Amino acid sequence: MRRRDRPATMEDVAARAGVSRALVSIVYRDAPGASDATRARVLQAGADLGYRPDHRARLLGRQRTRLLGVTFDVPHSFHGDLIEALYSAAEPTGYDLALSAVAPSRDESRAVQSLLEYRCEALILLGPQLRPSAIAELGAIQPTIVVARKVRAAGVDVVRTDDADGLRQAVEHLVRLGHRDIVHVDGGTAPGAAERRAGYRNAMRRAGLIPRIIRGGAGEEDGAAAARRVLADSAGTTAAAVFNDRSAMGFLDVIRGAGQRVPDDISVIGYDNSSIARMAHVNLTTIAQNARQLAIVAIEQAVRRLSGAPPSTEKIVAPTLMSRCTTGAAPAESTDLTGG
Amino acid sequence: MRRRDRPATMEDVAARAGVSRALVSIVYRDAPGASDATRARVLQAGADLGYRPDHRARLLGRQRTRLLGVTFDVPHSFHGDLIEALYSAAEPTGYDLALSAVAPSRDESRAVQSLLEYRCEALILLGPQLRPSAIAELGAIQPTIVVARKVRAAGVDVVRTDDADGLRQAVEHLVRLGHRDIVHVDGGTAPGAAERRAGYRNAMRRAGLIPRIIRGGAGEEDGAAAARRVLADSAGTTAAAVFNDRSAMGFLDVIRGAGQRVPDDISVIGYDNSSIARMAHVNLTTIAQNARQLAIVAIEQAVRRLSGAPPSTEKIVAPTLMSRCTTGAAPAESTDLTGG
DNA sequence: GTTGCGGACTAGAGCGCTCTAGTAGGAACC
DNA sequence: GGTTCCTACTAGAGCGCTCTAGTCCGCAAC
Repeated sequence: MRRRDRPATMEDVAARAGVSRALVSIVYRDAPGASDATRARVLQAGADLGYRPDHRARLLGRQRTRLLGVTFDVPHSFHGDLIEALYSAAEPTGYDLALSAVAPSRDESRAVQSLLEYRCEALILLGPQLRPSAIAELGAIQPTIVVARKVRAAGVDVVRTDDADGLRQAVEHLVRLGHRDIVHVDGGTAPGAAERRAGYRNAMRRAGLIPRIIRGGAGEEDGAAAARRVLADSAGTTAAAVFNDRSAMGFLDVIRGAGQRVPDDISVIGYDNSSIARMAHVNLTTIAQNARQLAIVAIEQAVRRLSGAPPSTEKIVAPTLMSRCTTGAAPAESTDLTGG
Repeated sequence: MRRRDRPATMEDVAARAGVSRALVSIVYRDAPGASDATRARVLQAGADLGYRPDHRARLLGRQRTRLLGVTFDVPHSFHGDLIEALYSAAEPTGYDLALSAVAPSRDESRAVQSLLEYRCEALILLGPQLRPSAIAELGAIQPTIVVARKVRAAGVDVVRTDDADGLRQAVEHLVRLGHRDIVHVDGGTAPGAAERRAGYRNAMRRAGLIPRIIRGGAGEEDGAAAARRVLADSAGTTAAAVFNDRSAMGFLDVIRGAGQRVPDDISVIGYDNSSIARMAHVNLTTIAQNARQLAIVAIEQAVRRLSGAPPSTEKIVAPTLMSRCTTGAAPAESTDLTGG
């Protein structure tokens, strides 16, 4: 159906429909200025030729690209949820998304570079690992939204989960179940670990309980090591709020290996609502980041910035407790023995 | 540093360096035709102005975009590995990658549409769910490479894992460990299940053993149900090759819950080498798809097609056995009792 | 009959590049 | 001194759109 072997252009469609190129443009942009009859005729001509507007030319011709650039880390499954949510959040705003993956062979600054070369109007960085100074530099050039990472960088918007609140929810959930001797296996120096520690500490104090933090980390081995320490040192412990799901998995494994039942003898709660936590035979109670809400707020911020508003203060989204099978009522005798 | 509030253009750089726009283009394209001194002067001028070539205009001006469009499914972690591998495979060929995500709110044909609008020269579809006829239609318009899915569609290249060989490797591994009573928990109607079944059957026959297939599926519950059936009906079973890791996890859970030790009493092998399988306390022996090789072959096919070659026959990449802790020597007595 | 107006449509100048064709000027050769 | 060749550079025509500033025409108002 096509004249040359190159794809049909607007010119071709115009010729076939017997109108000017500008009119074809009007029709394909759904802009006012064409009669219904002509509109139909043009669209028919386009369909006959297999015409597909050229996105590059469209972006070039337009004074604004209406493109939001998103960097994401490819193996990070939560970024998948975020991207999905970003698509639906961007839809009604008239902005389009351009994705740029970060991978071992393609570092973050390269990914960002590529988005800038496409003249994205704003940058949305998912859990960026860039130095704060590099992020601030980007913020100076373009509206920049950092999602899911706490960064102190001037001129940059931050949208993240309220990690402290996540641990508050975890602790309150356990307290509600009658637990009093609740430890926190922390994330060491991992991103977010400090906030989670603080959230745990505050929630424990508010409940009149004594906080006890065990050094952990982001991996299973960290959780496993912490569990061994708990088994050895703190016999009264009836519940653990662990830094993340991976660590919680290691923790659970050691606890069960030692003959303790979960949740009868000890309750465990993770963080992330990862695919592992959701597995039927794992069924880990955990704290879920709210991808949908994070995405909505991130797009909102981007649009706000593009309409001239200055960067706002950090936007914080509350996470949600996913109550599953690794938490249950505190064992009766333990509450008696350790209580007070 | 910039003149107007729009980003600097080639024109601006040319003016500042005191040369023509064409010369700046030559320098930024690393094309021959500029002296070293001028080159340096132009680059300096560009740096002063914070110049960044406009990718849209660059693509438009060029007769070829040198862009390979990739669709991927966002929550699918294996697609992450593939994307990473595609980036490194594409690097040396001079082609660039354009990503388009498939998500619940953005279906596959929409993702493809967007790639075509960017005038990608070839399409690389990761595990597409499109109907074969739709894929064939794409193949008629553009060179199209389907990765990680067995599709019969004329004019389309297919690059996929040799699933039958995966099960052959699994069976041979188990046979080498002395197992004779090896069941296969299959994937039912899931993609790839038929090949894996056939691979299992052939490998068993070649080893002089009797194949025994238990209906399974792609989820944990399927594996769990299959395990219950094995425990009830086939006491002699010493090993199971399971359709995928998820199903294997459910299988393991039930087996262990019934007091059987893994791998002492029964060996289990999964498929996918998913992140769950890699977890330290799981340590599931499994069959890994070779993302790096799949990517290399996919890019090769794309480049071949773009240099005018016709679609080739299906390219099949062998998977790799990841021997971990859920497989071990067959229990001695069982080999005696069931053997022969 | 003139004017005004609004809807339908067109002309043509960009957008920021690439790339072909061509020029200037110096060195080499006879 | 003329021709050839080469290197370094420039002019200018695209690429396929968008969008501003029109033109044209029919109709209503006066």
